[in-house]
Amino acid sequence: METLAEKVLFDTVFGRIESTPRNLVCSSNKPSPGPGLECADCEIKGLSICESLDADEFELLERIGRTVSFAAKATLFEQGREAPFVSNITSGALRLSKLLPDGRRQVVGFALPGDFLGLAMEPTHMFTADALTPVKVCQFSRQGFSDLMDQKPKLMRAVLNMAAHELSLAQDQMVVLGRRTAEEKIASFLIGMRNRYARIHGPSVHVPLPMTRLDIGDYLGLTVETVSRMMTRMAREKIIVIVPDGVRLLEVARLEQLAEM
Amino acid sequence: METLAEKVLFDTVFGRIESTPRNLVCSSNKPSPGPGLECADCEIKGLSICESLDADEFELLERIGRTVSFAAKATLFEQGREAPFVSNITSGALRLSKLLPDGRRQVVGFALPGDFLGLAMEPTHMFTADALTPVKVCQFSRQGFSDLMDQKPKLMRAVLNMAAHELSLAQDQMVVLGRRTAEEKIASFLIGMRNRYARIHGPSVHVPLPMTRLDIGDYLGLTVETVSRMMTRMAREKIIVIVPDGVRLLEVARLEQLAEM
DNA sequence: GCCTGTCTTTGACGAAGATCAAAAATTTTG
DNA sequence: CAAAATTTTTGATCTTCGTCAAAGACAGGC
Repeated sequence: METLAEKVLFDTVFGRIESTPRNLVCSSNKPSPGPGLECADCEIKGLSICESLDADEFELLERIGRTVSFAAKATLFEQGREAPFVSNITSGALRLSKLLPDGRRQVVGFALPGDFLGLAMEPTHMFTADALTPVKVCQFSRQGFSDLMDQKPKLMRAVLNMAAHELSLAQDQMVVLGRRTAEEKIASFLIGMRNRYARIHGPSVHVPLPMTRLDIGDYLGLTVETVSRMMTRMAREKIIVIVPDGVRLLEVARLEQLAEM
Repeated sequence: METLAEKVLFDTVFGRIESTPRNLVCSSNKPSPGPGLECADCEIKGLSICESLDADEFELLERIGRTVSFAAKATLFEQGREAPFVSNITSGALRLSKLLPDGRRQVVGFALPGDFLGLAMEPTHMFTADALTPVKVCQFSRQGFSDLMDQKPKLMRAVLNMAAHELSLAQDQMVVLGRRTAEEKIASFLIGMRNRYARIHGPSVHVPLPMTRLDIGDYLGLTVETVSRMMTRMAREKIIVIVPDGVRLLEVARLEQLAEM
C-alpha cells in the first residue's frame, strides 16, 4: 500500500504536481457541465486530435482522459520504460531525447501544445520526455485509446495524419543533420521554431526558446560552444537579437534563405 | 490522345517496363482464380500491409491495385510532383532522397520488399524514389486506398503501425546522423541492412548493397571518400569482406558494438 | 543577499572528416 | 570486345567544428 508520504515523494521526484481524473480533454464543442471541466478554455482548440471528432466520439475520449500537470524539469517518461499512457500536450514545452550507452544524447524533437506523445503505440517508450517549462497534458490509457481508435476510424485517421506529419518532419530533420553546416542548422532551427509557434500564437518575430543551448546542440548535432558562437555571430551581424528566454528575428528572409529546403 | 509510340517513349523514359492492370496485390490467403494473378507467389507474404486483412478486405484492395515493374535506375516518382498512387514494394530496392536547392542530397532511406511508399498520404511526394535494381510494386490509387482505409479500420491500423515504425526508424537515424562517428555510422548502416534483409530472406552474414558508396554517404551524412576509406579499413581489419554487390560480415559482434543504440 | 550550481560565452588548439586530384577497378555501351 | 562512363579507392591538404579551459552571467535556495 502506498502511504501519502510515499505518494508525495513519488510525485515530487517525478515532478507531477496535479492530476484531475476523468476531466477533460480538449475541445470547445461541448458546454461545461460543472466544475473541473477545462476543455472550454483549452488553448489548443483546433490544433489537436480532438478537433476531428464529433460529439459522441469526443464524449468517449473524454471518458478515458484526464489532465495532468508537470513542473518544469520533470521527466514525463523515460526511454525503455513501460508506456501505459498516450498524451496530448495542452501547454508548455518538452524535450524528447535519446541517450546512447556512452552518454551522448540526441534530441529527436521538442514537443509543443497540440503535439501528441505516443504515436508509435508501442508498449515501451522510444525516447525520454522532459518538461522544459511547466507542462499540462491530456492523458489517456494507451489500451483505452487504442481500442477507441479501432472503434472510431476518424480518431485513427487523425492519429495517422499526425504520425505521417511527424515522419515528414523527421525526414526534414535528417536533411538538416546530414547535409547542413552549423550556420544553416541554427537558421533552420530558428525558422522551424518560429513556424511552430506561429501555428499556436500566430505569426511573430519573437521566438521563445525554452531549451538550453546544450539542448539545441543535441538537437542539431552540434556542441554547445558551436551553437553559442553561431548565435552570437548572427546577433553581431544583426540577423537576430538574443533576448531573455528566446530570440527576436530581424532578418527573417536571410534566415529562410540559409534554411531553405 | 496518346499514341503507342508516345507511350513507349514515356515508359522508357520513366523506366516502366510492364504493367498488369487490376492484378495483384500480395497475399496468399486467396486461391489463384486464373491467369495474371500473382499474389500466390508474392515474395513478401506476411511482411506487407496485406497480411493484416481478411478475405473480403483483401478483395476490395485487389480491385484497386495493379502490379507495375520498373527497370533499374528508373525514377518511380519525384519530390514535389503529384502523388496519384501509393505502393507496396514486392521486389527490388529503392533509394529515397531529398535534394537541396544547391544540389546537396540527403538519402532519407532505402526501401525494400514489404515497405510501403506514400504513408504520408499527401497530395505531393516529399522525396524522390529511384530504383536501384529492377523493382516491382503493387500500386493503388491514393484516393481509392484512402477511401478503403476509412471503410476498413484494420487496413488503416496496418498503415498506422507501418507509419509509427517508420517514424521510429527515422528517429534512430537522427541519432546516427547527429551523434555518431564515421566508423559508427558505417557499422550501424551495415547492421541495419543485415537486419532488414533478415526479415525478408532470413538471417545471413552476406548483406547485399544495391546502392553505391555515394548513396551510402548521402544516407549517413558522409562523403564517398570517407565511406570508401572506412569500409576499406574494416575490410583490412577483417571485420567485413567486400564482395561484388555487397559485403560479408565477419565480426558481427564488433559491428553491433560500434552500432549499439 | 550571497552562495552555489547551471548556463552561456569566449579563446586557443586539435582532429575528424571534407575537399581536391588522380589512378584503378568495374560496368555499360556501341 | 574495345571504348566510354561510372564507381571505387588512395593520397595530400584544408577547414569546420569539436575539445579543452576558463571567465561571466544568471537563477534558485537558504
